Amino acid sequence: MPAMSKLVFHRTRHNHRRCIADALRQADDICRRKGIRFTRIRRRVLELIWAEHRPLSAYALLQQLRREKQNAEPPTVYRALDFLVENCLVHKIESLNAFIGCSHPQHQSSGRNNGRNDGKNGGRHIGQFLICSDCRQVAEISDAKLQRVIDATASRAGLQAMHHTIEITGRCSQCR
Amino acid sequence: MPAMSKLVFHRTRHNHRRCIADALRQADDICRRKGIRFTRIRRRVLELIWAEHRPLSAYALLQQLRREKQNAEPPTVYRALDFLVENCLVHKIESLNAFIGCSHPQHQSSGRNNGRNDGKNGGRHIGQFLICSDCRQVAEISDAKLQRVIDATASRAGLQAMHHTIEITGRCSQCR
DNA sequence: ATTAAAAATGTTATAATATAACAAAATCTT
DNA sequence: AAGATTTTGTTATATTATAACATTTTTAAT
Repeated sequence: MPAMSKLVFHRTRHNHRRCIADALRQADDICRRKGIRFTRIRRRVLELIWAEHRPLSAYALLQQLRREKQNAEPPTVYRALDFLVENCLVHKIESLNAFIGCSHPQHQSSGRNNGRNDGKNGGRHIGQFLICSDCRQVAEISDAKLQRVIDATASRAGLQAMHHTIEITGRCSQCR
Repeated sequence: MPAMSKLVFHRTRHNHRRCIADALRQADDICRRKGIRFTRIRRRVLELIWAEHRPLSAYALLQQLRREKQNAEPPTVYRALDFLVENCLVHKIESLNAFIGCSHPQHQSSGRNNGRNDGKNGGRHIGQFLICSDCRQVAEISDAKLQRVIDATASRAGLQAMHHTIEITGRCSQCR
């Protein structure tokens, strides 16, 4: 089913400028609606993250940021990242220690958190990531069945799941 | 189904000495069978890992190791960990940057790797982890259905999965 | 047994990732 | 405008991980 993979991994050529703009506009909306402050730095960090379509390390971001903001330091970036991750505009890929823009930030701000709240986005991190070890592209999916099976597995073991890290690494169809 | 959770998360009191001894004996067997060298350092690091039932950071291990081996340095520990992880005697919990003993190392040495081999344990990491954020206990499971759904999800997206990181965090039944 | 090759360990240095702590500035509330 | 809160600046340092090369130990071949 090769057609499917195009929906998941980005093609090499796509309207990238638009893709960045969309992400920023969505972020603007979400922050306005939530009444949280989408400051210059935070917005710029998100923009830099979207400019790449690959996960970026915090220090790679810092290097970018410093081109326009000489006094940027690690806390500058990490604070922005904390904000973005907390508000599900960015995800951390744990197996790479790197960050990537959230592909469906709208999902997060809706009612998906079951009323729980421990300061970590309602305790819910719904991202699931497919990582190509060749081209380093990452696809974020949100597979309902996978989610259900994960929840069921956790609950069968007596664990009230609050968060999950699902990262599948391999080779994408384009790289094979 | 509270009985089930006892099978997954360890009870506070269990025969821990035996549990360490079992793990070491299994490791001995596996290494002998594979014809790989289970040296003093490697064995001792594995023992230290099993001595805790919680994930340990590399530097926590180093501190332990130094009590008996003053010249131990980070590479000492990281090399042992590389070996142990590569041979599936230990897993790294990516979301914690910490290491824990593999609960079913025998599974790995069997035919599960489909003949592939990229130096990373046949390309296959089958562990799935349940992490209690309260007591820091980690349960390793190996849920066949979850594995199937993960594989199916990846392959639907055109990804030939080689490795996965599945870490579910929440509160275990004892901590609730 | 001797020796060359390979693997493991020792050792020093440094890279990469992340946070603590406190001061200053900006923004929100009243 | 004043006080409270949040964000940012700044310096320092903690934590995690690897590079590079020397030495020792083990293996395998002769």
